[in-house]
Amino acid sequence: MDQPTAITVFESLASSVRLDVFRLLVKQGPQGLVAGEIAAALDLPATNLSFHLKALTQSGLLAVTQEGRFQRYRANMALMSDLIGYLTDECCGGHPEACLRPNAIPVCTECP
Amino acid sequence: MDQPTAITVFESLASSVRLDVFRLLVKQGPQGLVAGEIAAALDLPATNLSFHLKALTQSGLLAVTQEGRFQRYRANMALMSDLIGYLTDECCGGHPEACLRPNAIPVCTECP
DNA sequence: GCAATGATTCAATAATTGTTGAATAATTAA
DNA sequence: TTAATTATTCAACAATTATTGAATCATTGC
Repeated sequence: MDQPTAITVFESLASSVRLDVFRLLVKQGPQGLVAGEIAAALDLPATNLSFHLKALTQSGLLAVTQEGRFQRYRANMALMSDLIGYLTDECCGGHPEACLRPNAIPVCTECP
Repeated sequence: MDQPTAITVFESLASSVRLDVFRLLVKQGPQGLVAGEIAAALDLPATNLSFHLKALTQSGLLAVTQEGRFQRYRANMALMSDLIGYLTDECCGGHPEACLRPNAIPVCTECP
């Protein structure tokens, strides 16, 4: 993870619409949702949702695949994991061993 | 962690200056740094750094204490941990047990 | 082929954010 | 108390971001 990537990811998450979308897709797991389902779940105009889906996809937080005339979106858990690693890099003066176990945070590896 | 808090934290991290400051303080550990040391380390004008320190402090990502005429800043690792929990909430359709171990991410608990 | 559906792009506008130098406030040292 | 040091606030400007309706593109069903 490099700095520009981390910044675009944080920008992606710094909007209530995008944060709601991302968390909805995290909850949804590998199955994801098509754009219309997201719009219905969050009660958003298609045009505005599309704007935010584009930002999330360009940052890499969402992956999109076409299914006929539908677009299916999935959360990229691996990128989220990398991002957390970037934040905690060299935590506590380069001695992360000292603080590994107690609050370990689960991140799903099965999600695409 | 509620949504408005999460958004201000992500906004805090979505700037190259603030991200550099936060990561510098994560590396520094519980000792932290005073404002002038941060300015020197990152080669920033005091006025601009002050602007960003204020944003980071208001979001809760940094804690500040006065030491004479110095202001000492420290990273709030607990808030970072909460934030990650908020993102991964109900991961994979409410079955996080399925994906707990392999990629557990260390987060320091000794940092203030 | 033609109409309907799902989704994105475009243009216009409103609102927010980042940077800088000058001024100010607070603390320490002489 | 005066001067120096540390840091913040202020005002001005530049740049970026979010939202909306209308228009467009792609796919499916008749």
